[in-house]
Amino acid sequence: MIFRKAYFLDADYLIKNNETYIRLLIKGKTTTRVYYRYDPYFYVDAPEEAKNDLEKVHGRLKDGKLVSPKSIDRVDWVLSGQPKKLFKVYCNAPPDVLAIKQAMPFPCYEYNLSFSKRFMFDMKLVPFSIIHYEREGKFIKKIIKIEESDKVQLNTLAFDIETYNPLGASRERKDPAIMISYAGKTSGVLSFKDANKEAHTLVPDEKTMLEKFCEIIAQENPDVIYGYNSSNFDFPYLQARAEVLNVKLKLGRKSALLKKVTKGMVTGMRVDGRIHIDIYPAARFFGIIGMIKSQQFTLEKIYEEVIGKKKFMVNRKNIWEMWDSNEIETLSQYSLLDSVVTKELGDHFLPLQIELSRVAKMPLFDVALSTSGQLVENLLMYEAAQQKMISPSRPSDGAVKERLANPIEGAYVKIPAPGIYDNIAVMDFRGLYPSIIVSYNIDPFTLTKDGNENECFVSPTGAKFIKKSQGLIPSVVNWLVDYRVKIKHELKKTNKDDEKYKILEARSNALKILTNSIYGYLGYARARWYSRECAESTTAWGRKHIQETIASAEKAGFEVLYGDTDSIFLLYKDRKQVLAFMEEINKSLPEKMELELEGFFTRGVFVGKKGGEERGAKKKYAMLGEDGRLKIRGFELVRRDWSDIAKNTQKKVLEAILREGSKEKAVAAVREAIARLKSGKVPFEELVIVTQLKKDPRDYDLLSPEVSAAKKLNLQGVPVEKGSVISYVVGKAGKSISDKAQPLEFAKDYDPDYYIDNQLMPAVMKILKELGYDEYDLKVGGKQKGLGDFF
DNA sequence: GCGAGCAGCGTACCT
DNA sequence: ACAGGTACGCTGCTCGCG
Repeated sequence: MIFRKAYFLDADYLIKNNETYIRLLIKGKTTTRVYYRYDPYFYVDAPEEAKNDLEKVHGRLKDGKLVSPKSIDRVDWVLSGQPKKLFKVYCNAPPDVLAIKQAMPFPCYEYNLSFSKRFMFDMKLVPFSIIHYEREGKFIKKIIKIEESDKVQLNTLAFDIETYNPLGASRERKDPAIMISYAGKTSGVLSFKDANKEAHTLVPDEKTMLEKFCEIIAQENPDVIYGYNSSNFDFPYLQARAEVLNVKLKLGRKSALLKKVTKGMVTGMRVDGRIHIDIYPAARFFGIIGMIKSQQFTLEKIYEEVIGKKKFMVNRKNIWEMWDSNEIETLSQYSLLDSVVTKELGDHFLPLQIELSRVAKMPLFDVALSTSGQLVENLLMYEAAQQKMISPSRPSDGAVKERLANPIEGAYVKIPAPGIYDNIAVMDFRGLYPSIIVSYNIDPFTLTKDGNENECFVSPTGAKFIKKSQGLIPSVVNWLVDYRVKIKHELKKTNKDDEKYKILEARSNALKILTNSIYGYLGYARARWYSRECAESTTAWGRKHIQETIASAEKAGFEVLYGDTDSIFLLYKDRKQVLAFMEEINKSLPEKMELELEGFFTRGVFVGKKGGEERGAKKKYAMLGEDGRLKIRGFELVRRDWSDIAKNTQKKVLEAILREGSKEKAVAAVREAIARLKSGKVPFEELVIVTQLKKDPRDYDLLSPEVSAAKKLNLQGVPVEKGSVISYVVGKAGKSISDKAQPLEFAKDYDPDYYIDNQLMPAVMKILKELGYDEYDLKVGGKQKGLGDFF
């Protein structure tokens, strides 16, 4: 008997001789695979006497084969918050589970759970923990213990392929892959045309190129393979080429197996014995949760934003031309750079992805393909299993539709009075929704209909939540929050150069991502733990707290300017009063809730809505912080679908008012912009309006300017599809603005009147109105009537 | 026949 | 394919006016 220990990386399963084995990917001295006998199962809610019937149930597999349970146990478990005796129905193989479930005449549970997850949950096998085991050949005889660990070192390699594309898009059965680059411990480029570059290796033909690439992968032996859109492009393309050329594409550790997996809307590619991370969906994920601001998810844009360096660009359309005209040096350089950049990005994201994997108890490969909803769900299912609770089933399509049709009332936003203000204090509730969920024990199964009011938290909607016995969701949120506090404490004691610092920082971020996703998950139509009452109660308590705090502030003599969801903006004279007020509020709040100071601002601008000036616009303000930094929200200046000339002038106006208190400078900036526009000499870069098409251009009923510009692009042979970002300039020719909208590439002139009346003036007038100006003053003459000095 | 007014679509933003 | 709340430009329609 041999005793071993290794880091656990990933799990899937294998059926051999009609027995099911969990196949673990582990990393000790080397990365390898071991097998463990384990049977899949699901739960059935049936009376004791039904046992014999259950044993005889036959399910039909897709191939027609009949299957029946392997064995059946009676277990004590918790179903919908109530203790319950259930049958645990073991099956011979994972595919049997669904087949047998479908033939069961009783309610079934947890049949829709991947077998490897089931195993991980049962064993408390968390990714990157250390597994100690007894080994017999390739098999785990016994798992001795599983130990948490902070460490794990993964070898990473990025790759990128170039394909011949004389028709625009390459046809995988016809057009060859012409180049493959990689960046791991070593880096290089393979091609069957030579380039005078050190990193460039000449091979005789495409077939040899593929073989050589497999050799390099075997040599480098990476644990993690990165690509950019590699699940949808590079891997499938290489696979098709290998098939056409009759080459074995062995990129895996032991085999050539490349398996397509679908997770929700995204597809991934599982590479045998390695962890393939496609950076594209990963970047999308970071975009959705707000860690990445970029709206375009090209490798270049993401690299620029995340790493902060510009990447040298070649127009992708020209790859085949470069190939044909033998500009192989440039092409080779470009290809290598893509791999190097992909590796840099991958290594940048990896620590956070590893920590998400640890925190959500989900293998790294799956994390890289997951949405935050899936991470939350996985964590909840893991915890449910530990607490012997049945996880709720996924909603039916009908239920999802029903949920979508009935949205949940959200947050409260106070209407601000337009104006320019001095001395603004901003405070907000730290983690409002998570703290409400914990404070009021909000969970689908602490929810009760007939609870005594003294034993329940009663939400403003009337929903009642039992006080004692903490619900699963509050317990998970509590754990996430407390754990993060602990990590932050440790971070303070750790040296920034220490490798541990990076890990802790990433873990803190992972915990934050999960914590902030829980409320959204409760209201997510496809969630197993969706609960209208819970989500509604959470926001209702949120509205109650913010409104009560606003009322208290007013009672304490403050003028409350504005508030949105969890924040309060108030005018102050003495900071001490602000701090005292906050202390008072915090004393009255439940323990887990806290109002904290965001900062003091010396001056702020709030503007009126487009039509009515008296009512202020929500979600739109600009303030000058004490640190000299501007906090600008919602203004045209932060929106990409406005031209730079309008945005820059608006910024000048705001800065003149906030920093210098000079309305003259503000007006001068506007007059200058008008003059420049009238001169006709403003370059197109300042006039471009950028808008994304969220649908295919053909699917619009209405012809908006961006759709019109997109169609003009299409006519010129430039492909435009769903998700394309359109840059256009409003020209002189045409009646409607859509007529006038010209793609930036084809813009010949611009319409000064449009830019003055529809871009510049709307952006600045709302602000200047607060200073007493009207449009006539700016466009025609100087201000005649005495305004007096505002400041 | 024409302009004003308005609803609805669509995008991007805020928390 | 984590939530809802909000502003606002533009199109294309209705409606009143003459």
